Amino acid sequence: MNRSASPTAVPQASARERLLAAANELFYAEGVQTVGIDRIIDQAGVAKASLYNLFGSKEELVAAYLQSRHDATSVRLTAAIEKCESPREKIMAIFDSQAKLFRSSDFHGCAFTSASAEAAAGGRVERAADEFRTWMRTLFINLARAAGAAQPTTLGRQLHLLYDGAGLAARMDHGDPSISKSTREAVRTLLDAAIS
Amino acid sequence: MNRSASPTAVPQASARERLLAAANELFYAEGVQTVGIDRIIDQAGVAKASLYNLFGSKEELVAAYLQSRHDATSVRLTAAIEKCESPREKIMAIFDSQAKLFRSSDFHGCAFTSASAEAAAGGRVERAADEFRTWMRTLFINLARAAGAAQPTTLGRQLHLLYDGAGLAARMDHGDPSISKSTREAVRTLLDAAIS
DNA sequence: CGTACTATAGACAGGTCTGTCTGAATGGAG
DNA sequence: CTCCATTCAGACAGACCTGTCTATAGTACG
Repeated sequence: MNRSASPTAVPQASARERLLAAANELFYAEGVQTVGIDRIIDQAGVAKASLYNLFGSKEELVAAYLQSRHDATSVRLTAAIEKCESPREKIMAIFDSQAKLFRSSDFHGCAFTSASAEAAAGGRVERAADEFRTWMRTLFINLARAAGAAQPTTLGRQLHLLYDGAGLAARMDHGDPSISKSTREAVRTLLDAAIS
Repeated sequence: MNRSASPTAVPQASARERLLAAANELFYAEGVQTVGIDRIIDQAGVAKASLYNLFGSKEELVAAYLQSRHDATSVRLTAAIEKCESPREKIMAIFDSQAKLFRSSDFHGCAFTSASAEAAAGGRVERAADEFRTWMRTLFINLARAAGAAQPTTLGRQLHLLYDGAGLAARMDHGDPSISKSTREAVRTLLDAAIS
């Protein structure tokens, strides 16, 4: 029973991680509703019973998949921010990191937005999306305050609006390169106007 | 055969319109993948055979639903624009009309964005979304040019980014009223910066 | 009146989905 | 070696989906 009472032997890193990797690839590329359990376990090389022993239901697997994306995005943006000195450069680094994502071949928009469009309201998917969006907005508002904005919540919200719009347009307009360029210029204009 | 050859008697306006009305309500509120054919015909009070005689498949019904939303949005925005004199006021009127949508109780985000997240790539849904987005972007670019922007395509794209971001945030953040306010101020800032 | 045409309700087929269960194989601990 | 826990492959149940078909009822028109 006490699964966590084996401190030394760590032979796992197998079933759960392979399932999450398969979920991350298939759910993100084709949608959580479209991709069935069978394709997940097929790609992961894991038995169906193991999946239900580890996660309990498909919804739990979807929630874990979204949590892993939340963590990965947090790590990626934190690393991008740490390289910069000024708050203004940190803000630009976030949009540069996003623009770099757009150029990757397996970009399919914001995972939380897509999953939320497919899932029922009030479930774990909606909660995961709320947490991610709150984290992003808080990040923008804190950077806006550090940059010396007169109204940091307004500027933070505006930056979040541009971030959302750019991600959505990059998905819907098939990666038009003008999106990143226009976004970058709009961010600069808003920063210049908001910081005295 | 010649269905259009009955000029006087107009008892129709029935099956097809009721199906489209039911599709517009259910597909938009709950998603095109979640809502099944049975619920559509149930709400419309139409037999299943009639639906397949009129539309041929569910995908065709979804395409007709999206086309009807495209038309309705076009009519709504055109009416809002016509009341204004200057191009700048017309642009603001578009965002005011969007903000008014956010306050309605049955707002659930952009129908094309949501449907596109659920549907397979390369189908009729994606084409309908492409057409709608091209129409919106052209509208913004033309207004930016009329407003005297030095780079109308860039300003038009930026306005579209804000429009997308606002619609997405309004859906994901449960209608936070700060969205409309921040969007409006950002639009003004971008207009001031782009128009000499 | 008779004759097409169309709409209706609902059964039905064929497929897919989630989640459970069975039985065999595996692999480390005592 | 023996035991026990986990994993595997896959069958299975129950539900839901799209799309077709049958049989019946209503209706415009010659």
